[in-house]
Amino acid sequence: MLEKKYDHLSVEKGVYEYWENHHYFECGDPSKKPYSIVIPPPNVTGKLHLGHAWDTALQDIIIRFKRMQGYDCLWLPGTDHAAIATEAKVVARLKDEGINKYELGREEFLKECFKWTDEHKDIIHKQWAKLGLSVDLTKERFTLDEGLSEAVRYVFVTLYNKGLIYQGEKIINWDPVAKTALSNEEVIYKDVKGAFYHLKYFIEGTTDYLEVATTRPETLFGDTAVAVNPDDERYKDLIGKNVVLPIVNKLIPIIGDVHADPEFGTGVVKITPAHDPNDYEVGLRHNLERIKVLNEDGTMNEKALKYEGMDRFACREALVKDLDEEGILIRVEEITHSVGHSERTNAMVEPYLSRQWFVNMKDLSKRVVENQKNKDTKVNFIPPRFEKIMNNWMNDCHDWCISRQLWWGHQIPAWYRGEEVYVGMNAPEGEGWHQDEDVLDTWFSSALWPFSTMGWPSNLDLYNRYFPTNVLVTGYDIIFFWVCRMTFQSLEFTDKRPFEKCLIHGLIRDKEGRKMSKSLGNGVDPMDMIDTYGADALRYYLTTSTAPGMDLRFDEEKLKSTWNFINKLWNASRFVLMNIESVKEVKLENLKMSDRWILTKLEKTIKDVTKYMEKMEFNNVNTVIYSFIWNDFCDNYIEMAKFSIDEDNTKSTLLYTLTCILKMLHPFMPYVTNVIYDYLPVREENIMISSYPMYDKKLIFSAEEENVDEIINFIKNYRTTVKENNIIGNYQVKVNFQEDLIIKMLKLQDKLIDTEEDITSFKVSTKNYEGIIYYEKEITEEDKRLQEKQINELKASIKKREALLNNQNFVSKAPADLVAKEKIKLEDEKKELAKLES
RNA sequence: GGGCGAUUGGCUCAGUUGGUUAGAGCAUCUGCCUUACAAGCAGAGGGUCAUAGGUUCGAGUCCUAUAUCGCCCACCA
Repeated sequence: MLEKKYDHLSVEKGVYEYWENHHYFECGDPSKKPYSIVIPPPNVTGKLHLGHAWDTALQDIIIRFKRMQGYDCLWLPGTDHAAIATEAKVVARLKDEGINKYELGREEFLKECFKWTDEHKDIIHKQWAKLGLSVDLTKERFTLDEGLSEAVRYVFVTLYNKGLIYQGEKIINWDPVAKTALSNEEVIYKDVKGAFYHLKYFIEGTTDYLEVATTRPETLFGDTAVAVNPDDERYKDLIGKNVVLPIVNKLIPIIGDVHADPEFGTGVVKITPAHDPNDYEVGLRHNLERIKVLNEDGTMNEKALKYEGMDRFACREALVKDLDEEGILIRVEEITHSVGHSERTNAMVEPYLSRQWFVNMKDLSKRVVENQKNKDTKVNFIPPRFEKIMNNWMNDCHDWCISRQLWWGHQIPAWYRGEEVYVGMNAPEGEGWHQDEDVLDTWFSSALWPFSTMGWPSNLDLYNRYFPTNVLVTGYDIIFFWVCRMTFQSLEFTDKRPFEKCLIHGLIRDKEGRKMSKSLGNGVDPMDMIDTYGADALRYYLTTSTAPGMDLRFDEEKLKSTWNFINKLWNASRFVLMNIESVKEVKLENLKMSDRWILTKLEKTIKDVTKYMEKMEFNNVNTVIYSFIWNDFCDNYIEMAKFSIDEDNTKSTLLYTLTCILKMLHPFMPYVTNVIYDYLPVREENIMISSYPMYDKKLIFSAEEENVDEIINFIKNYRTTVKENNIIGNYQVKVNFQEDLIIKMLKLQDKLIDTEEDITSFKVSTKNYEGIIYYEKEITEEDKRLQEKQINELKASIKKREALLNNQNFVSKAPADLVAKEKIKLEDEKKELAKLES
């Protein structure tokens, strides 16, 4: 028998191991239809946070649901090496030990990274287990596994041979702390306080000058021109002349280019082609020299003359001071502007001219947009609005910079010998080749995840059975990083979408709506929440509290009330189990009205829950199942069942209903449902491999449903009347019915009389049931008001309905069944009113 | 500048082809230790659904503006 109190700690103990030992998580039954999900691989950088708990709980719910529906389910787990993020962590750890990455050397450093990875994989495994995730660990993958690395090389080489991967010197985003290139998506723009430095660029041979405003004066060493708009009347005559570059004292040309906006600032722009993407374009148009003035670590190089070796910001300060002393600085205008920061190191990124590898996105992205027009092959977003986000990005995405100046990752499969370049799966034959030192953007391997994890391209057993996957679950914040890229790589290499559906959830915020972050210290550790409330409560709360795609404000109070809900389930189960020990077989025979009522409600619930499960609208599942369990089953049916608890029909109905409830809740709260299920006298082997409840039309009893609904309504009216009129102690009741259920529920047995009394009375009525309460009491004005209330409400409702039914437009245009319903309702209300007024 | 989302009782949120009296949890008030559950039971109060128009027999839901908050993208010399 169940313990008296629901204790999540003891309930959740040992269950996961039981499932694992019985291999319930493993896929591979060829007699069933396949269903697959790949986990978004968490980075091996740290512990899982609440966002992971949410994301993975959603997937577990889907996969457990499908497993119970009889699918052969593969939920493929794994982790991501997370190139820059992990490297930064390992570098920091080594630094604490006084070790420098470069002194350690590449080989030893990678060993450290693998060590780090193993430690964190271990943490992640424990956390998955604690969350109760039914991942198939026999299929686990890591992005640096040999198979996945082979896929990465294959894709790189193939795209290179198609001309879709190329090496080029372009302005990229440079992270001077990590000393690597970044993609546009890894740059976060933040508003920071800065300044416009207005400088004098003297026109050659004159004392006239052009006023140039810049936010980055230290780049002036790389200036190779000054641009004005060719249509700008103020300056057009100066085009072709030269200005003197301050400090450097060399001549650079004044050019006319549309990039200079006459409306902006002074209308004069200094052109630094090696340090600004727009200037780079201007430089190409005017064939300007590209002078780099920065080193990889953000210090100034020899072009900065006496400032060489200074950090870019120290240089800025010193330079501005010198410019001021020389009378070059006109003024400093303080402004707030948006500056790119590295997503990982938070360093201000520097637009930097550099030779890198790129993916040409033009045709790859176009194919995604085209594919989305085909309803049979598109990725179906839930909710659908996120499709637009993907399409917009795909429509104007720039070439993807994929090389990173890091060590942790997939080394680029390109080899050099003098001027020769070889790109291939393996090192070329012959002497003197050396491999490209750089590694690939971590998202390059993640983009292949749905198929590379299934053995593609060389071992296709899993791939043939489980790809494309059925659904991907992820947050809207990584649609660009990941969803888009998986989609284009999948279309390119498999000719299929990577997943049929893409369920998008939002971000977890704190109670005040702020993002959870380390700096704010408002983060919540999901493992702490599991310790306090249990994994079942956490999972249910996270997955049912918002509509798809919406953010979630984490509120511990709500988690607590979810725990209460599970406690309610626990206690209801205890009641059922205490009374059905003798049941050997569920026989839904000789059913009473109340049995038929709850079975009807149950079947309707099964129908709705299944519908919402299929649509992945778990908040709606909650609405339906919560009220069924708490209101219909606990508050009403169990109370009614107490009057016939020794009858077989009642026992069977209780058992059948509880069984269905447990099964429907199992995907959400696997532990507690597993534990309770094991106590049922009639059951399948284990709840997680049991069959999901099926809607059964034979158990719909509309007449009984309607009748008991009315009985419940009558009971409620009666209680309200007694309560509001402060009817206490002894009193008599005359009723117009012989309905046992009402009499027992309201404990009227000793109060019933047949005759009318000549004392104060209170009427309670519904369509078919009427009761008169006789209770000697002085009627105050307040009491009169309360007595009138129900009648007045009814009258108002009748009046409104009559008006509606007298409206010819409504009667002729509204659907017939609705009009009929309104008519019935009106008649019922009139009957009720007649009783009250008689 | 472009796009998206939100605005519903004190708080957090549902409300999916437009259709009875707009729901829930928490909070509040009243009365109950009724042997499944006081982490509970039985009741009650509380919303002109951001604003203004429009479509419709009928609008929280659809359309058009506006306001406030938030997010994404682009630009920012």
